[in-house]
Amino acid sequence: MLNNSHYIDKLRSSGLRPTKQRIKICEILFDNEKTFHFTINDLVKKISKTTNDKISLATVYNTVHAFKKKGYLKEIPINSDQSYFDTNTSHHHHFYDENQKDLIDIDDADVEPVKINTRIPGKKIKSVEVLVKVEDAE
Amino acid sequence: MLNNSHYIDKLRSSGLRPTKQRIKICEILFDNEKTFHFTINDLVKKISKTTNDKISLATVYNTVHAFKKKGYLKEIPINSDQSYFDTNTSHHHHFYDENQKDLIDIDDADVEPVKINTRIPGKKIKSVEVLVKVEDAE
DNA sequence: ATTCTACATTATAATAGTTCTAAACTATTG
DNA sequence: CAATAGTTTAGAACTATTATAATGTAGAAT
Ligand SMILES: [Mn+2]
Ligand SMILES: [Mn+2]
Ligand SMILES: [Zn+2]
Ligand SMILES: [Zn+2]
Repeated sequence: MLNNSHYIDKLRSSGLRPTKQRIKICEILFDNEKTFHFTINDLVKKISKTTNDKISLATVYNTVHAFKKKGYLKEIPINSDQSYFDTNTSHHHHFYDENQKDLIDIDDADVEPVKINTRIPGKKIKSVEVLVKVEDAE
Repeated sequence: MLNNSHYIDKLRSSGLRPTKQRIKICEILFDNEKTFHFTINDLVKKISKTTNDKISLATVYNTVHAFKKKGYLKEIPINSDQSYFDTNTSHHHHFYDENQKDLIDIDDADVEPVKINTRIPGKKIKSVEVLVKVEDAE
């Protein structure tokens, strides 16, 4: 509610009108020390915890998709019933904890460059992402 | 219909009764030179093309899940509305063609061992999978 | 071979995440 | 301020998947 001008500028310069719903979602997603992963359902819960003004589910979906399109969020391909989103938009990798069903970032610097000795003719590489599935060591 | 004994044995030794539905699905999935990727919907279409006996959708789901549980299929984590399955159960990686929305195998031998210089205490690595997103080079 | 039983199939309903609709609302422009 | 294009909203619709519960069947027991 206080230092919103940053988000207002960011939204406006992206061609998105700075509505109070979008600003609120910006605050929840981007006013954090650390980046994090979330589902739409997680976000809906956070919204209802931090404000009395309800934001409709359709708006939450619309906003997340708009932010993804603008490159402020990434969608993470984890085999699951729900989509996972990531506020870390830098190129990085993931651990997936199969017990906790939790995503954990792996910094790009912590993965040695992945060498792939095969190509597809007529196609260029857009990204190379590593998913490390982990489980309890017991 | 001809050389089913192989599948009958395979199913029986897995503790799965060799029903005609399961044998049919084995034929469609495993009587191929090459492995392939498919959705439930793809499989349903193949079934209706190759037989007059209908197999209910619930049975297709049940069978695919049973086969996955037994390790005869892998589920591939691609961000999509539907689950993708893979008849290639060896450890391997994938290209994902974002234009064709198509998965292409990368043999494990074609990827240099991926070195990850970070760990999660109390967790052990279950798998390391590389997803290479590609697009038209133009 | 007949009977028995646990397992499997089926049609259908239910569920859940997501998208669509169309009416009401609002930020921005003129 | 008035006009307009973009946005929000409640709720319906959609779609992949799972659950239900009745019927069918493979394999075992008799
Ligand atoms: Mn699923
Ligand atoms: Mn999706
Ligand atoms: Zn991440
Ligand atoms: Zn594959």
